[in-house]
Amino acid sequence: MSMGNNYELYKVFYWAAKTGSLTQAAKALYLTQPSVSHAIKQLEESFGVSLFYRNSKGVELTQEGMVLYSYIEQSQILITLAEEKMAALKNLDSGELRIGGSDSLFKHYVLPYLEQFHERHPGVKLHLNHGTTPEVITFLKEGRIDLGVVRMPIVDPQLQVTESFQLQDCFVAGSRYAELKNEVLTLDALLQYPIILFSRNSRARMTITEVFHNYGYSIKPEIEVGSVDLLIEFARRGLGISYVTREFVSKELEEGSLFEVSLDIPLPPSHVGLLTMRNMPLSSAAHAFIGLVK
Amino acid sequence: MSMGNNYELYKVFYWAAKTGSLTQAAKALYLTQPSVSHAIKQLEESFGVSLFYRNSKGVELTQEGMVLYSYIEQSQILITLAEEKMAALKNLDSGELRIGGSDSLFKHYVLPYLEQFHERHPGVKLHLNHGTTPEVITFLKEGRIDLGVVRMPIVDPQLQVTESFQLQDCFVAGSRYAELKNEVLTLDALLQYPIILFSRNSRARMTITEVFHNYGYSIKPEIEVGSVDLLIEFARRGLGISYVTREFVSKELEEGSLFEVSLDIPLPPSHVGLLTMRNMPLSSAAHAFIGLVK
DNA sequence: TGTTACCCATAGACATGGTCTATATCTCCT
DNA sequence: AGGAGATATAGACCATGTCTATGGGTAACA
Repeated sequence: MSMGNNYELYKVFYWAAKTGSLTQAAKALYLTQPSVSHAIKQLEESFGVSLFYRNSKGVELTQEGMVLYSYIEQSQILITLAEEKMAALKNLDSGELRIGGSDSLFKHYVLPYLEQFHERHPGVKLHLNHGTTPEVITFLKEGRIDLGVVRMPIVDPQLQVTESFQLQDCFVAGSRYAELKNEVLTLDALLQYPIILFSRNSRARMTITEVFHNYGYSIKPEIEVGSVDLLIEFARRGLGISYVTREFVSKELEEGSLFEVSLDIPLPPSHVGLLTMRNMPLSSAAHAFIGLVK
Repeated sequence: MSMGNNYELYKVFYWAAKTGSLTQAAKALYLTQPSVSHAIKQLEESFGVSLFYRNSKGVELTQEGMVLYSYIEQSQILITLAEEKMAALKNLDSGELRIGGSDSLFKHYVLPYLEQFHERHPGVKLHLNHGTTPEVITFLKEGRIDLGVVRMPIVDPQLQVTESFQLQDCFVAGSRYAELKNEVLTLDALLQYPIILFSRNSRARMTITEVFHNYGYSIKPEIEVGSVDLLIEFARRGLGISYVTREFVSKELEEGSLFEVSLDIPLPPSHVGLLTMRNMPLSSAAHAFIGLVK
């Protein structure tokens, strides 16, 4: 059964042995010499052996004391390392940040924040796990990521949602359809053109489908793709009109390789949110990252 | 500042992490659950990070908690091993006993006690360092042995002397001098025979020299030897009359290969004493051995 | 949808025991 | 002989670790 010493006594013993002096140990520990003397005595009495020889110069380990020290020294060093490591984690000189989300959000939305974060805390390792929104939620619940970056809305009582950014989806076309540049199309008119949409299970796809449905139309894509890059590329090559997040094609809109097709109805904005587990403590790194984004 | 956590908290953390439950940790440590809860909270606050996720089944380490645990686990295991080792030292299931003395005392006097001690405490390693009395005293003061076994008297304020046994030195001869068997010799008569003595620096030699001197004689050996075995062997072969400790030749006296030469004056007994350092704590093993001898 | 039975968190009271000051004792050194 | 510096001891105090009592949350089950 437990010999039940207060482990604090080992700290005192360690310093007394290390410095060879109760007085020095006391200084190192910000205690008084009698306190140290008392602590050592407690240890000796609990073990029933003497740990130190006392002489006029200080103290010296006995055989038994050396045996004890051989164990305790390592133990104390480990604790010191642990405390240093924890301080490093807190200061974000160390640790890791694990984010889940879609590739397109990483590329167009998360990346600038990540750069900033990495510059500020180069010791923190970054892990990006890409997946669909349900997958990201699963990752979160399994504890494999600290936070997720996904499109809103998300309704899940276990999750804490921080809406952080608004994106505007729109239809864009390339020079093949230049005649539409200054027009304002009705939905009916738009549907006369080949439409390129993201794959069926994406949130953007569901959103636009619902918009058309609300106005009594049904939108059926000519082409279906699985990445934002393809959505852009196909539109540039004139294969159709792509439904895409405006912020993700800002470069193409600027340089004129794509233009936005105006509609006579407003398209709903979409929101990007940061997902974390509700009622679960955040790692320092995740906390700092969220603070950065907000 | 001081990250100065009470190391006792790490013990609590260790058990909480190990059992995955504050309640279980409390039972293991003979504490109540609120105490453990409080201890963990202290650690978390001191580090500024969360160490556990709390759920309805118990607790689970966070990333930061796992990092801390990776250090603390080893540390705690070492402390446990240290406590077990110290208990073993105390119980004499372990440790060592270092004795200094002369070969003859080891062989004829210490050995039976050592056998008994070893039988009772087989885990204790035995170290025998042989040397002359001054060497033994030096060993003691240098801390190379726990106790010395030497002839009395010893006067040294640093040493603690425990007289433990009385030996009687005497003159013995072999069959070559059978005519002396039933005689009682005067010192003068004895000196007509060749005498064999131990080497000049031995205590026995000094003692007998002084005895003869007190009676107005001077004893000069024919042969001088460096071991008790040779003293005995030479006497048996009739090379002279040996001055030897009676207890060391009890076998030869019994079997008749040697007989004691009676003198008309009493020879002073010599005393064997156990030497330890005064004002220095004894190891458990040394303490037990001295108790055995007394 | 109660009920039960586990968890952990919190609040507040209490007493243990760790720490302090003051002093004694010892040894070494000058 | 005296001073410097080490550890040991005694006794007082109060910080803090521990307890009891209680609250809230979740999972399992009827």
